[in-house]
Amino acid sequence: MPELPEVETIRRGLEPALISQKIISTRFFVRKLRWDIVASNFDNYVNQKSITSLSRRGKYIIIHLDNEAAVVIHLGMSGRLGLFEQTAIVEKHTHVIFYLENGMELRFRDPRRFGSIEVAPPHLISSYPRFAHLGVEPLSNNFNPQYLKKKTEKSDRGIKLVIMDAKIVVGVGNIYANESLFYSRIDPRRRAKSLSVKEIKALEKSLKTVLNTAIEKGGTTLNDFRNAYGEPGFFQLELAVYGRADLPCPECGTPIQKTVLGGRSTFFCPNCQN
DNA sequence: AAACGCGCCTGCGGGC
DNA sequence: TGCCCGCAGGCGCGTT
Repeated sequence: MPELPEVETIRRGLEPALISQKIISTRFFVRKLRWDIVASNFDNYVNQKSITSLSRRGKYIIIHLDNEAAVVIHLGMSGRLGLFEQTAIVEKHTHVIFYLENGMELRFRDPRRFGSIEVAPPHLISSYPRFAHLGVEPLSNNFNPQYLKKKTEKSDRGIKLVIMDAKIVVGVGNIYANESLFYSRIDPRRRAKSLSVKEIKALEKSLKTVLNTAIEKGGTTLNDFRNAYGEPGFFQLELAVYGRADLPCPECGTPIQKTVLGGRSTFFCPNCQN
């Protein structure tokens, strides 16, 4: 379940190893993940090109090439992107392999196949259609109390659904939505427009803190998250409420309550959050 | 227009 | 033992 911190962890891990590497060829084991894989795009714009940098937009990883084209990858629920030696066993559900000039292989594996892999042709990444509707980056200055106030003040939706809405702010999945609402002491069931200015400021701040801390810890490994080198993250050790139904609140000891919002498990302290 | 609900997909854990 | 069921959930899209 890679959210922004996990995607950023993978990006940071891969970038130093991939910069200036040439992609010799690309092999596909499936024709479609979330969306169709257009093999001709890889022939035309990816193979025989060198990697210049890796960036991230929301939960997408972008591999930039020296012809100004880019490979856009989403890890979905269970996607992994990693570097392997040629001799390493190709694990089940490996869908794409990039063969690099130095003999290493960049492999994309995704059991649940919610992920995607597409090519933005040269110079088109700035107008990439899948990014068109995306909201602001939560760790940027564009995500600030004024912005969040504007997006919440007229909304009847629950606040948790609002901060998980990629059209408003990207990268926030279920784990970090739960955690940031805990630290800002806001009940996730509250209607967005009921938040005070003080609460909006607290939420903006706690979301940034939670995401930054999770990046520092190398992400959250619940079941299967691994970085580019197969190593787990450690932020799960610091989760205050997520997955902790009936366990004591780290602040006050009250049992953490579980409910469902928008079809997703929601955890909160009924004493601290109101 | 905003809000909500569904389907996609596989692995895993619990219950019997 | 082995099977079935429910859950995990980001995203686009259809419906209300």
